[in-house]
Amino acid sequence: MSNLQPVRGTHDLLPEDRRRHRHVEDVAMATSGLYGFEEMATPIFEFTDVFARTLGDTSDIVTKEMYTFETKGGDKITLRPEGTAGVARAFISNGMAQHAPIKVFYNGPMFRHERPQKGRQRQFHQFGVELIGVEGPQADIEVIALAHQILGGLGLADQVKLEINSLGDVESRSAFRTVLVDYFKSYESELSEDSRDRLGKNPLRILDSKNEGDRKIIAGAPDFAEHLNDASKLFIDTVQTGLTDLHIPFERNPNLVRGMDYYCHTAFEFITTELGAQGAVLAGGRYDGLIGQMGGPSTPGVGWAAGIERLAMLSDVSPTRNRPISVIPVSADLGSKAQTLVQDLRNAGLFIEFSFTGNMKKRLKRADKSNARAAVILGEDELKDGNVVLRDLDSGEQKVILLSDVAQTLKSNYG
RNA sequence: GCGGGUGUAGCUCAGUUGGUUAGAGCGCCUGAUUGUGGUUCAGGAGGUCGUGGGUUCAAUCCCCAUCACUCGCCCCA
Repeated sequence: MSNLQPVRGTHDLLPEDRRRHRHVEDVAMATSGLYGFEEMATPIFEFTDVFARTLGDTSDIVTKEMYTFETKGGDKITLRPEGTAGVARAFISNGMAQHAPIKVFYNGPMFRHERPQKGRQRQFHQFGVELIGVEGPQADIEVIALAHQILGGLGLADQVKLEINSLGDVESRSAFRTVLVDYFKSYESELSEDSRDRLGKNPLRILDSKNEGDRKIIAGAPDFAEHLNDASKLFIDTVQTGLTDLHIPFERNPNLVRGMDYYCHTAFEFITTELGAQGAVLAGGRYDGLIGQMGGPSTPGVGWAAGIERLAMLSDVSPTRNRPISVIPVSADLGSKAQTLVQDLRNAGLFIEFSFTGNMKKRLKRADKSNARAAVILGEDELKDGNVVLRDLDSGEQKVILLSDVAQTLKSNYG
């Protein structure tokens, strides 16, 4: 073993880090439950086609960021770079259309071969929701309301800002695309190299270029909102009205577009300025064409995904470990007696740490380190009369109680 | 994939204009207190100075490469 570093872009989550992630997940899951979403899980890898066909030939994710390999059986496999494609595939594979609409959430690791940065790892974790089978804008409002409530539950309401935009339906988008290409063509020589490249592949993406020269040209570009057809216009207006009615603040950002091809109508992002270049903490949109395009029954859908790492970094909350009660035998030959007591107390539903080694001083010190609330001390002198010492570690007060009363006393004092 | 910065103890960081035993705070261990923690005091352990190569009598320090982290671009959660 020559290298004990973890693979680039991967990290160990030690208990403290994991606790922070877990808190984010707990809030997200509990809140999703209130909205009637249920957890599901799909495999961490899929056939490469599942992602390659759905994310779009021009997306960076497909063209350069996927972990793809061939199995011994010759199958082309990819570690999932995002969650929606897998859920859509599962929707089709399991004939879930008959149960539509379905409301699910997922939670787990995703993989993208990008250059690591703060808030951007190669293995990272996403929590996401999908609402599949509802055509109307109420579904969009519902998933955004859920996102808003989760972020609020994490205490991040003031640190993030919601931006939304409409990508229109297929008709609107292709019409706008023509208009947009015409416009940018007339400035082609002044565009950045990246944007010139996008002109042929995905001209909408030019709109969110950060290049300064591009920005000037974009400022004069045609506005998608003015090129939406009536149906698309009504759709996004309804979403906006709904958000306003629910007192969810948002801003329309005409330059908000999506990296993945399957989005239409509503696109939204909750963004922050506190994570440097990694501004998006939760983002999603509507993907009516996706399931049909994968070969399933034409089914609309809307959803989003949130980066657990980014949310955890943003959140000030550092949840503390539960506080145990320590059981300490004074001498080694009381070990088995102590072990029995420990077992009884755990069976009674109490969080007990058994102090294995060391002298009294050491064991109490360790109990203190573990943030124990109390220590039950077993000593020969007290045991002769069937007693033990119960010491409260916050106050330092201790009293002698009957061994047979320990469980009940602990439950009433610390349960 | 492109450009900049950083890498010294478990953690946060000093330091060496190239020269004998590389320091601090926190943490850890031991003792004062062999049946009582959090405070205090005394002592102690812990370092391939990221890795590999080069220059030099001599490299933790200079040079090159490489790895990791980090900031920006890109992309996105």
